[in-house]
Amino acid sequence: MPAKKLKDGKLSPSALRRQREREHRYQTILAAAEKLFAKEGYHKSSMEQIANASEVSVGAVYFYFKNKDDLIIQLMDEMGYVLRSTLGKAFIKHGATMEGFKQAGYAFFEDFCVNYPEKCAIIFRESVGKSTHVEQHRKELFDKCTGDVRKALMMVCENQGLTFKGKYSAEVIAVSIMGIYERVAYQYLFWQDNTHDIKLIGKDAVAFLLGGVNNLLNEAACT
Amino acid sequence: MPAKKLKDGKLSPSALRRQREREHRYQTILAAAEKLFAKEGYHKSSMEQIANASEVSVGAVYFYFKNKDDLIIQLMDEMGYVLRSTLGKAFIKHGATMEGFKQAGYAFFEDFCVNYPEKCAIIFRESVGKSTHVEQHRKELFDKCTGDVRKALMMVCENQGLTFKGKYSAEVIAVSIMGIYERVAYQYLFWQDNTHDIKLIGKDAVAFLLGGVNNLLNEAACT
Amino acid sequence: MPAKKLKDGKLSPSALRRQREREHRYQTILAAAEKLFAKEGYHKSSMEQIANASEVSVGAVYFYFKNKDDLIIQLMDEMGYVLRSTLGKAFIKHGATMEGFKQAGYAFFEDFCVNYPEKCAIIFRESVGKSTHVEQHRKELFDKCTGDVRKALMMVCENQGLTFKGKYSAEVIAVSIMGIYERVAYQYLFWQDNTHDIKLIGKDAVAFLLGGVNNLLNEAACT
Amino acid sequence: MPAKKLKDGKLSPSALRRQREREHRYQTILAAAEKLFAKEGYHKSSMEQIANASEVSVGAVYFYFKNKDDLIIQLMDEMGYVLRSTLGKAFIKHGATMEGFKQAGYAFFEDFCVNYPEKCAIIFRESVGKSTHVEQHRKELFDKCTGDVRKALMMVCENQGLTFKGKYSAEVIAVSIMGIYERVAYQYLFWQDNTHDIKLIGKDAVAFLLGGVNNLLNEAACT
DNA sequence: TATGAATGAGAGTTCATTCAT
DNA sequence: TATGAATGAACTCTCATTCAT
Repeated sequence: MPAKKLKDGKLSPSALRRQREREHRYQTILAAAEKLFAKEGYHKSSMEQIANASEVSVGAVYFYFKNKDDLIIQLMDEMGYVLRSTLGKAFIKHGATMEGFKQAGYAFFEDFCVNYPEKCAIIFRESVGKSTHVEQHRKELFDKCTGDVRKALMMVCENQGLTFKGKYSAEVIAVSIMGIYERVAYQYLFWQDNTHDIKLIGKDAVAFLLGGVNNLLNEAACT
Repeated sequence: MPAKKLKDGKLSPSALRRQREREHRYQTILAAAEKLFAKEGYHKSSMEQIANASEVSVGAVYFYFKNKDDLIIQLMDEMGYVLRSTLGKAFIKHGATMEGFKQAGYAFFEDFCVNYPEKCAIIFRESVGKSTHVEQHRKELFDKCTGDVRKALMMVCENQGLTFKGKYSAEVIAVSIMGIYERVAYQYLFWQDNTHDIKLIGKDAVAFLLGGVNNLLNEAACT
Repeated sequence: MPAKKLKDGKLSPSALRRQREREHRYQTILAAAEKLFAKEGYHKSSMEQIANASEVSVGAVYFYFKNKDDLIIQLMDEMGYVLRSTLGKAFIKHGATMEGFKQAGYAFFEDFCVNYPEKCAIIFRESVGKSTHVEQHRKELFDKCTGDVRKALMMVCENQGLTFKGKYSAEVIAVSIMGIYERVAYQYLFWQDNTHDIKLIGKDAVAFLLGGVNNLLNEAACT
Repeated sequence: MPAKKLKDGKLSPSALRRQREREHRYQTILAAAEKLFAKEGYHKSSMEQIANASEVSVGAVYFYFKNKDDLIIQLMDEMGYVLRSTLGKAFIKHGATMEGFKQAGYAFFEDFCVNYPEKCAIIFRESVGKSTHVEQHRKELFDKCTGDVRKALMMVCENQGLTFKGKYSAEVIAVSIMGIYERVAYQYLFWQDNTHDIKLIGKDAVAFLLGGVNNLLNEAACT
């Protein structure tokens, strides 16, 4: 996209407008796809339906996205960004302590799950077991998240002079926590639609995982 | 299948043989489907491929199974049976104590995951986000499993005079534990193929979840 | 297609009938495709049109042929067989002499072109410049034909104790003759529709190519 | 393109420059299309690819050319011009004699084929079996070429007092010669990539066609 | 003149499912 | 019971062409 520039290096007004419109279309299509995927499922949402829902032609969808895979991959990326920043902010806010860790957990249930149930559906349901390409992306996304959790854990431990028991412990904890997030969200969001009790449920889930963490530290510091 | 009976109420030898053969075919097809679904994925395995792999005709597959959905549903049922009895036995063996609970966890990683990686793939990957019907079955299967875990937990607690902190606690714990099982298996079986270290990993995961359980009991009994 | 056999090794009547029907369908589809390709052109004939013309479903076409490429490739093979045997017979009939060579030339124009104008269209027009796969097949077909011509030429020469002037001569002659056949057929069949004069035209073309042959022999033997 | 003129009837300097630029763009696009068609094939080259290769927008391509057909038609015209003048010059240079005819043949292989393999690909491969419109143009181009050959032949004969045997002879010879050119070029340029031996091959092909010509003259004049 | 986003008809291909034999 | 040919709807993706700016 080699947008023409004015002498002063800025984009011309019309170029700016076009760029804005393009970005807008892109987001519109993405949003429509998210909605459809979450509601009808990835395979049952055809490109034509997505085009109709975004009020553009099929060709336009293909102008903005390489193919259907690309659509869900972009959605995953976006979702990954939102999730990680949501949890990251909550963690940082409390100074990288065990309290921050706990708050990040609450943020997952009370903020992320509640505000972005469709993003949850994409990552925990619709992107599972699709093409190799999508699966690869999914792995990378989860790797980033478990990496985050792990790093956070290490920071907390370092600050408090704690160490993990086994060679895999930190990683296994991180993976387990992601598992808890995933399944609890899945259960109460998609299967029981218990959104109104999610706060209470989240509290328990977080208490559970904090207990788990302590159990794998050499010197348990209760919270 | 209204098998003809002899006067004494028993099946004739040939009828018996036919029944055996029928059962055998059924299992052959199911096994072929399991293998294919696990290896190539549900959507990329066509009924024709399944028929070829089982060395029967397409029509025969439809004789034994209502449709493709039914195939994965039967697989899920079978898998559910194996999983539940594997864990159940381990639990019972140790007299419904916390130790039994722990051993059941080990059984998941060291027995089930190692011996039935394809069943893991079916339930944790291939059955996700398919038709409403499959999803419904999946929910029921998970409900049974979390129910098991929950009941086991309650038994242990009752024996030891312990109670859970919150109204949802027992259920949330059960769901969380399933989440840990699921994601840890997924991570190390499908993504990292760390089958050789699964024992160590399982140990950590189980330690983690036991810690979590204790954290939600009113009087923690260490293990 | 492992057709069940009777004890005596023969196929059962019903199996035979099915095989016949299958062969018949195959030929029906192929014939419809040939007609359409010749009339409308390869790219303008859709698989649906071919299916309609053969009075079967689209799926049936794909049951008998791997894809659209395969359809034209089978057509080329068939055409190659007809062409080579038509010319081969004419040549052999006259005892592998220069006279036989001449008669083979006449056979091309008076027999092949007249009776199979559609096959001409396939090989000289519709199969040109398509996919790599088709092009590869086309090359092989032409190689076989030039090979035939060349071998025929060598036989005649050997019988008469003649040799070719240059290292490439025999091959270049063969290629040139194919070129003459091709373009003359194209010109008078597709562009001028001079089918009624094709006999006269063929006579001239053959006289032309025989003169050419003689010019590249070290001792010219007139015909 | 109604270029504004100055009072004295000449174009203004800036109009001249614009006209130059326009001509340049036109040629750039045409060259890019030729390259792409020859390399990837007509159908596999999209208008977008052509635009990218010429470093202009898709719209610009449509400004200079009516449609995709037009692109290949212009290419054919250009190619026809180059071919005819190349062969024509060689013929004229030797005073419209049989020697000139031979030299024209050499010019085809040693000059045209070697220097413009892409033009060969366009006319002998990529323009075959496309739309009716393109096919019509192709016929006209070949008609011009065979007309040239025929006229040249007639001139030579007239000069030497020779006559053709049959009513179609002159035309059939011309068509046959085009066939030889076409197929030999195709075989050794596209299929065997024998460009380094094309001189030798061309010599044989020309010797062949001269022999053919003589065979259809009432009094053969050897060369 | 030039741009490039947008269109939308149309293509090839797949595959779950059926049913006459 | 078993076969496997047949169906046809549905899907993804391409691309020549247009047109507002």
